[in-house]
Amino acid sequence: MGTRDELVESARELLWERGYVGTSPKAIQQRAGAGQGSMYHHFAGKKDLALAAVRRSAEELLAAADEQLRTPGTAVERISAYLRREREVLRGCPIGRLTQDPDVIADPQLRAPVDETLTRVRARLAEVLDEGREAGELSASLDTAALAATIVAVLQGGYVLARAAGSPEPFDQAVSGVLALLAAH
Amino acid sequence: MGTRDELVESARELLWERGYVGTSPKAIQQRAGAGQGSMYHHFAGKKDLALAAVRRSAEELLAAADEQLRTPGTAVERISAYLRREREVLRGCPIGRLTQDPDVIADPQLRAPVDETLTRVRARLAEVLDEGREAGELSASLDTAALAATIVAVLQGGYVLARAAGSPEPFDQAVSGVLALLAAH
DNA sequence: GTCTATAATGGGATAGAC
DNA sequence: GTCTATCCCATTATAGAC
Repeated sequence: MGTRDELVESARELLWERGYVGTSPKAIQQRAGAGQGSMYHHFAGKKDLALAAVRRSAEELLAAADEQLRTPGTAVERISAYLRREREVLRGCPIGRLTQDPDVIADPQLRAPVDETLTRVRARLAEVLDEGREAGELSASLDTAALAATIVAVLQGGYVLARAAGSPEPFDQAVSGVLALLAAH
Repeated sequence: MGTRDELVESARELLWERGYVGTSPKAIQQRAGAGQGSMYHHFAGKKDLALAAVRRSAEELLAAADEQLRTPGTAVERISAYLRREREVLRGCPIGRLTQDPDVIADPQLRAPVDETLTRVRARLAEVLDEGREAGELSASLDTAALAATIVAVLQGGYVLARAAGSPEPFDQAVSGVLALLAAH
């Protein structure tokens, strides 16, 4: 494991915990056990390192989503598996949280991987819903793209409620609520 | 309009745009057209001023929610009015966004008004859903507390998706999706 | 590749004059 | 009540030695 990789991992953790604005190069270096010179050798600066970290987290998120969604079962079962998989709810979403970071949203390069990731998750969910619709499991009149957005929003918003409450409970409630509505189709 | 009020308004705007970590006392003073001395006369420091700003935003949010939810109509109509009211979607939620701020979440005093606000919105929505259930409009088997969490999560998550995409579209989709599910009850 | 030194700027607050 | 001066530390780098 090279120093470069340790810097990226360190940046990933800090971006998750504190966001882009709240994370300093110095803090990243200290957590990685690397010095200034090392960081500026491997990366052009804070933004460059953050970009590498965000891309890595995005890959991980998409791989994890795909893992739940490709399991056997009905569409609703697969979506339920995705929503109910074990999550560190109080830590929130490493990608979604960046959405609240003014410097990320203001910079097209930093926003791009965030946008792409959430867009792809929605597209993947819409595929699963389409399959369920074609199998006659879901009503033919459903707008699957809209419903996919709803499901991802429930996740992202569930994190918000849980962090506000200091408890995973509202997250679990939000998930239960949408699954109950879905099941009735 | 006193200087104190202008400082609070300035802090409200900056907290909304940039969060707590991303907002400096100096920036607040400049936007308010006030000096250092003025701010430290009226408030004990950054946290104290932020607390005043957050409390004010919380009141406003609760009043706005109540306005939509107390209109005449069925439960689903009132919830639809709430979800579909005009919003500055790309700015996100002034309260929900604080949930991503490590210094807010780490400080019980700062987190309290955020928690209380979102909890009260959920409670208010649950009341409306209960009324709909008693009126026979909604299935008696629905868990209204869970569904209330779902609805608030769709809002909060919708903001996340919209900011990522740089467009209100996914927010509107998420809202449409949950309303379509609700309408089928 | 990594280190230390240096630097310009900003963050967050206190002190005391007016 | 508000102003300016001052303080100490953090941020985000660059330079050049090793």
